[in-house]
Amino acid sequence: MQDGETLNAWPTEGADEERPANSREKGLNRVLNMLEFLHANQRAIGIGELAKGLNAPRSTTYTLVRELVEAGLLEMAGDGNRVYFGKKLYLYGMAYMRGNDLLRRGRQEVDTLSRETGETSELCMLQSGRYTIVHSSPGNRPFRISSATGLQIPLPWTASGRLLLAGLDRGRIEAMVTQDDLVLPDGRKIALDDFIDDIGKARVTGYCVTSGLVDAYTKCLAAPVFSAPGKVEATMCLVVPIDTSEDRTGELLTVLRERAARLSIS
Amino acid sequence: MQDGETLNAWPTEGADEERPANSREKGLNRVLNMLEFLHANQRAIGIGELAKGLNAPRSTTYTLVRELVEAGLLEMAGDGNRVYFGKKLYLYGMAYMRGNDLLRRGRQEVDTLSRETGETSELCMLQSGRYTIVHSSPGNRPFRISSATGLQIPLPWTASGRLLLAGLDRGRIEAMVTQDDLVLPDGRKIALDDFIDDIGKARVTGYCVTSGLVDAYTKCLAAPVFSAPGKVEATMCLVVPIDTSEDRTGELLTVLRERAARLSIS
DNA sequence: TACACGCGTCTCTTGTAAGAGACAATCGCT
DNA sequence: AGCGATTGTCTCTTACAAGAGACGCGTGTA
Repeated sequence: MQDGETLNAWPTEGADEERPANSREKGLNRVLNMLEFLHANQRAIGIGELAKGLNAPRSTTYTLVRELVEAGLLEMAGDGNRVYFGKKLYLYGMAYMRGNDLLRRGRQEVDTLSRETGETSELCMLQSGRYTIVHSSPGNRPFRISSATGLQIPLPWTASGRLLLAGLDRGRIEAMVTQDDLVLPDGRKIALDDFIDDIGKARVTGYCVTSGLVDAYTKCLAAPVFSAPGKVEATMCLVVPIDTSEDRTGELLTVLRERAARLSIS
Repeated sequence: MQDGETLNAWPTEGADEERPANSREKGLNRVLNMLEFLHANQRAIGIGELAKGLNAPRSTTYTLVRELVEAGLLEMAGDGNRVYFGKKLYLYGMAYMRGNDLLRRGRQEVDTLSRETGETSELCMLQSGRYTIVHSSPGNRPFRISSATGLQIPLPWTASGRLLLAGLDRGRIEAMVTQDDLVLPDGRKIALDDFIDDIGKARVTGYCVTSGLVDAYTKCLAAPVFSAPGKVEATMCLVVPIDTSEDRTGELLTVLRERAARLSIS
């Protein structure tokens, strides 16, 4: 687990104020950080570890955790002193889904798309300025092209990222991308201008394909889902082996765009 | 919507301390109440209304809502000044599900059970002392026997409630049931002793059937899911028309118990 | 046996967040 | 236009939650 020190995981705030110094921190913020931390680590965490990970005082952490557990937002994990998300969060999450047409229908479309094509398919959205996999349905390939739901990835690494930013002006785009985001996992650096060009192209063509960006073995096809004319609310995408033939890629793209368009009507 | 004043919805605390007076309230608690309130109403709520509904001061409510929206736990609903659950809650909820074998597998079992039988099927759990429908899959009957996920119902009203309390001693049971809980929707009152008897029987037989409790038209069949020998972690249940024949009921019960048992292995 | 470490609980202090309330801007109704 | 209700923002006060730190307990290891 390479994110041992995910504590500094949220400076993605944009680039603003904060830092009154080091003094008291509001309880609510501590809680929000705890939730983020758990989400980032995707596993139950000991209370001590949690305190350390967020450098929050131990006493405070104990208090807050107890309150959250009582409220059902967190649960003590089986073995003993570890905590993880609780049932209530699941219930709230389901309520969110029920109240959100796009998400509900999007999940279905993604599921059938991946069933029909056999490829891994995903629904992606912008979540507080970051690209987020909101739902994914694995294909039936022997090697699993994994990508956990809820995973957040820098926008420039993905095809969807290029579509999600379509329609924003240069200023806004720059604001959403840090220098780090432009560095790919393998160390290559994307030029900001290239990225912005890509966005423009994606906007015009109405889809986007990237090859070997996040990893060397996959190609990513993405199509936009509109919530209003011109406003990209989400993307659907397919993750396929990088050596997929031109023809098949074309076919897949057609199906994908069709489904994405159907979602858009909303 | 009959719950216009759900504000007093959380005195279910048990029966304890609280009431320092009327003074200051912790921000975190306000937030927890807000989430509960939204969950109870299942729709986007205006900020003013929210404040009123929780009788929280308006200024505080505005502040907290803003923070939660920034954090992504809440979202401003389409039209303008209403708020509802946010994407982050969905993501956390999905993370919970992924980390929870019982829930994940239980959902599947419920889905296939209702597909195979054509009846409405549910997975239920104890959630902070209340019976909660954690997942439900509608049958294919013309009249929909609805029951929203996340709905909380007094334990004595349901078959599952009797199973979920199996193994607890009288004292604990009494602690989990208020006087109100013993009054059925149609006004009839259940005797506490009868309820406790039922629990005992359910414990021995390993299933429970109730007729016409929550409403006059349905029968409810439930079977326990064990997380450890003797510990009932959840129940699976079927909701069928009250005039379902003895024979069919028997068949359904068999299938149900089989599936519940399969889940139990864990 | 002693020492270092992590856990869970408690107590006391003080910096600050919760809340009261005033304000201007809108909205809807007559 | 005139009135009441609601909405979003701001300021100021003080009650109280966040935090420091001490304590006792169990555990591992030198």
